[in-house]
This record gives sequence, structure tokens and C-alpha cells, in this order.
Amino acid sequence: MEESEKSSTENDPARPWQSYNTVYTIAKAGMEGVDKEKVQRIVYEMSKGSKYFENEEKKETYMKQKIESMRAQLAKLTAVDISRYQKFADKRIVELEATRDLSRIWLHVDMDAFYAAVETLSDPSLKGKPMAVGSMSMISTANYEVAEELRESVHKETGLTCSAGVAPNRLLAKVCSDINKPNGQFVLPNERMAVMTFISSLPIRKIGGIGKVTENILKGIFGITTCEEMLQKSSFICALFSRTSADFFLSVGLGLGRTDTPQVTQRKSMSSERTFSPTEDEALLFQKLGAGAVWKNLFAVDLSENLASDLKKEGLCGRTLTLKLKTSCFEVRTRAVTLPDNICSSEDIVKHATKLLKAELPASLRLMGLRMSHFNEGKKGVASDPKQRTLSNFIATKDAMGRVSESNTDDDNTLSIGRETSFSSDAHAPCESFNFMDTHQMLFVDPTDKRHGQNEAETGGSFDLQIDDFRDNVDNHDVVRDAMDPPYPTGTGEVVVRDSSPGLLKETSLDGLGRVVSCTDEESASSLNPKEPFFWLNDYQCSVCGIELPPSFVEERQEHFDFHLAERLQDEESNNVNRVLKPKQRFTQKDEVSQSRQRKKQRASPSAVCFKEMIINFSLADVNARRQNLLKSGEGLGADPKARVRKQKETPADPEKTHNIVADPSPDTKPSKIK
DNA sequence: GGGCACAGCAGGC
DNA sequence: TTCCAGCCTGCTGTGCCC
Repeated sequence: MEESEKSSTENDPARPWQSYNTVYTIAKAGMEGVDKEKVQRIVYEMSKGSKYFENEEKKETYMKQKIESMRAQLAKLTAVDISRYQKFADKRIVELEATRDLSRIWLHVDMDAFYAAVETLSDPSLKGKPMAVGSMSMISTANYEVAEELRESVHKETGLTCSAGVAPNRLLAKVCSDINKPNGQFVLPNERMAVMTFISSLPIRKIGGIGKVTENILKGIFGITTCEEMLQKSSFICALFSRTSADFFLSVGLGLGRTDTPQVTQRKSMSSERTFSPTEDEALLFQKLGAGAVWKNLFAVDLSENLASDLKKEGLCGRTLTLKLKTSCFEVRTRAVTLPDNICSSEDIVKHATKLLKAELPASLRLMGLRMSHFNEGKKGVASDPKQRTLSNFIATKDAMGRVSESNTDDDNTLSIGRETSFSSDAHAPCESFNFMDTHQMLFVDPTDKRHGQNEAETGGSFDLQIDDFRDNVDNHDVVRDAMDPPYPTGTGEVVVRDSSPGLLKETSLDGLGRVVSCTDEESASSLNPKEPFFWLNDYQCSVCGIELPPSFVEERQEHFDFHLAERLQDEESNNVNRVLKPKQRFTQKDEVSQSRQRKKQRASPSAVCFKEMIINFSLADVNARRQNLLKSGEGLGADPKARVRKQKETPADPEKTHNIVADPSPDTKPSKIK
């Protein structure tokens, strides 16, 4: 169908389902060839008249108004304006082009039907049956050699298929991984011409960050449907959008994307929300919030309790509490309050949330949510990365223990951390891999261990923890061994041994020869008395907080124990170092630990692995060496990307090379909100 | 005017 | 594959205060 014809039919008032675009898109892989109109018409007819439908119509009307308003702005532009914006746009394009980095190759791996596939893997009887997946899993991997070999290896080890995209940057690698889904791959050469050709016909919706609204706006105002057209309309884009948005759109037109390794970002907020049957019953709404909830009633876990529990698991306190409401008409409202102090307890949360809700009533609601943000501002002793799990939390996690157990069965009894093994509890999380070297509690810098004197080539570029060390300590003890200023002329490091068995907190500082430097057995600043043993009174009541939980509530009791354990360790973490060390030592330790941690982090980083999506970053030099080998062998590199991969597969993998394997936490550069 | 808090929205997974 | 729900991030606009 010609573009003009398509455009005219899509505005046909006799076919209202064509603009009901919230329910269907052909942008996703595998949807080409589907009878779009038929699908849209059916969904439209079935949705018509519902509250959701009415809200969608309202949103669409707003979007149309926005498009009309921007069209009007466009119409007002004079020839002089357009010329000025064109000059500006051309300048920006040149500047952006100068940032093009073709020196690296990114491989984006996307697991096919990941959740269902994993569940079927663990329970083959599910194969072919409809199912809902509520849990996650992970696999570990090692060094793989450029995409087919990797996919084959994943399939061989797990039975799961994945799709891969190879491109010069993260943005394009993600797009490429979508092209031959499922169980396929696409390689985009690191050449400008190839990128520009690729981008010329690429629908804008394929780009991460361009969703339904942005697509409609770009199409509705400028008629832009492909990435290339972003450049053709660059002057108008610069005229109507903010600098951030315009830069993003122009970058898309140039096929530019981030080429640096994404960093694990600090968590900004944490929330909990629930949808329920629409209700105006104020008592019920307050109850859902947590007001008036009874501790004993764990079956009716409310929002405030949920949020408080999640916050405590990560040791977070926040200052801003936001109440999110969705009315029965699907209208979303948020109401926030910023407090002078951090809060994290369910009692505090519910107190402030109740005030926020009261101000909104009466209302008929179908969803409520609570979000905490502005974490731990000004609070001392808080980990710089709240998303990073503490070792104690990790150890207390059943899943984590399971992984350790698996590793424990290795023939060489070596738990290799940072190179081949990582842990992830959330396939969506941006690389929530567990990294021993990043924890406060466990820094293995043993001055007597000769391994640390070896260079990276000897150690394989990573740290190996002897499983014996680990096993000795995971049971009841945390051991901190840090390189510190020598307290004695012997020049050896000091070791702090912390015994945090339930009901006991004892710390002993030893010098490098094992002599006792200091010993503390003082009370923790924690609200939980460290000397107080943790147990169930009459096998029923928590000895710490008094909550009652029957013995049959095994999981709930375990979670409750985890909560107290986390609370205790969090407090210990913030108090421990200061109690044991002299001021000078504190300073030196902080500095050295920081450096040590950073060094280890750098060395450990090539191994971070997560799922369901994974990005692997190769240096172009590595790849070129492989290419040269292929050319020398007379095989050549044809235009067929698959042929390229086949050739490379035949070259044996080089075990010396490691590459960055990182999670894909987010799309490359997100556009800012369109003005 | 700058900084901050708040409200809302878009988008990814 | 779609949708929605849930959770998260990031951006913009507005209003208030200093």
C-alpha cells in the first residue's frame, strides 16, 4: 500500500479501531504479515465502552491535541526560522557524527520466551501447556567467541534458545537482536556506510526509547516513520523539541548509540503497588494502605508493610513518600510528601500515607501504590550502591545458598567469583550480579596469600576464592580481612574477625601473625540487642519483636528471621569499623579498602552475567585479529552475516581473552519528555 | 533567578 | 505476539521560597 493511501485510510472515521493503537503494534519482531486491521477491529469492539477504553480515548484525545498544537507551532515557522534551525541542526549532526565510535563491537543476546522456557526447563511436563511464570532463574557462562557459538553454547547448556545482535553500539545491538528472532542472529558490520544503510529503512518504533506516544507524535507532525527521516526533518525537530530530545532523535538518525560499558546505577526509588476491584470504601482503602493492620495478620500484608519490608531488605530509608492512586476511571494521580528525616518502618510509612490518602477522599480507586525515594541522604555508613546486596543478605537467601552448594561440588573445590559465576535474583534487574569484592563484609586481601602477588595472567584475570575459606565462614561468622596500616613494625596486615552468631557479637583484631590486637564484646547500637539470642518463645513468638508465627509457617518465619538478621547486620555495618579502629587506622583503612575494592571491581567486572538480556562488549582489535585469520585462511568475509559467523566459529576460542559481559539495564539514550 | 518539591507522563522490561 | 500490572527511571512543567 502506498504511504499516502495508507495514511488516508488510517484516518477513516468509519474505521475507528485503526486509531485505537494501544492494543496492537507491528513493530515487534514476528508480527509482520499479521492482519493488523482485523486484530485491531476485534480488540476495539471488545474493549469499547469499558472504563479503560474511555480513559484510552481521553489519552488519545490529549495526544491529538498535542500533535495539533505542535503542528500549529510548525506552521508558524518562517523561512528564516527554518533556515536558522537547519543551520543549528546541521551543526549538531556534525558534532554528533564526531562522537561515532566504531572501535567496539556489541553483542546483544536476548533469551527467547525466557520465563516460559526456563520454567519448562525445570518442569518438562509443562511443555506445550499454557502457563504463568512467577519465578526466575539464571545460568552461568564463561568466555565465548563474536554470536552463533554463544547461542549454541547457551542452548547446549540450558536447552534455551536466544537471539543475538552484533553491532557497533548498544542501541543498534539491541535492535539487531530483534531482527531474526527467535533463535537467530544479525550482524551489523562496524562500518559507517553499513550503519547508515541499516538505519535508513528502520522503523522508529524499533528504537528503544521510542514508544507509542513518541511514534505517533513524530509520525503525526512530521510524517517520520523511519530513522533516516529524522535527519531529513532535522530542522523541524530542533525547532519543536528540547535540546535533549532533539539530540536523541538526531542520534537515532545517525545510528549512534552508547559504546561505553553501562554502570550499575544507584537505586533511586522503591515502590509497591496493588490493583484491586474498584472501591470507594474508605475503611477498606485505609486497610490496604496498612492503617489499623494487626501485626499478627500476616495474610493481609498491606502496602506499607510490603514497602517497609523491601526497604529493610536493602537497608534503605527514604525521605520522600509518594502515594499513587488510580481511580476506577483509570486516571492516575500521585501525591508526595518529603519529610525532614528518613523513614523506613511500616508505622512511619502508614502514618504519612494515611495523611496523603485522606486528602484525596472520597474517591473510587482501583489501584494504590507507595513509593519511597530520596534514599539515605546524609546518613552515615550506608553503602554507596544500595542495590548491591550485602553478603549477609546474600547468604541468608535460599537461592544464593543453592548456588553456592552447586559450586561446592566442583572438582577443584574452587568458587570462581568474578569470572564465570554470578548470581541474579531478578532477570529484569540491571545486572544484579553478586560480587564478593564489592561487599563491605568480605574483602579477601590476605597478606600471607601469595596469590595476590601474582599478576593477572597468572591468576587468570580474576580472583578465586577457595571454597574452604568460604565454607568456613558462611555458617555463623563473617570475616573481614583488610589490608591496613600495620599496627606493629612487623609490617603485616591486621585482621578483624567478627563473630556474629545469633545472639553474639564479638570482634577480635589480629595482626598479620595472628596476635590479638584488640578484642571487643560490646553491645551493638542496633535496636536488636546483639547478646539477645534469637528464637521463638514457646516455639511460637519471636523473642525480639513478639510477633506470633506458628511453627508451620516455615517460610514466613524464615523471612522474619532474615529481616532481623538484615537489621542487625545493617547496624553492625555502620558501627563496626568505627568501634574497632583508631582514627588514623580508620582513615587509612577507608582509603585502602576503597582502592582495593576498586581494583578488584575492575578485575571482576568482565564476568558479570545476567539474564534475560545480555550485552557482550568486544574490542575491535580482538575481532580484527580473528578476521585476519579468516582472510588468511582464504575463507573471506562475505556479505552474508550468517556466513561471517559460520567462518568465525571455525576459529578455536582463545581462552586468554575476556570480554565485558554486562546486563542491559536500560535502553541506550532515552529521549526526554517531549515538550 | 536558582533551587527545591511536587505532580504527571513516557517508556522499558 | 498482544494486553495489563507492577516496578522502575528519567524528564518536564509548575509553583513556592529564599
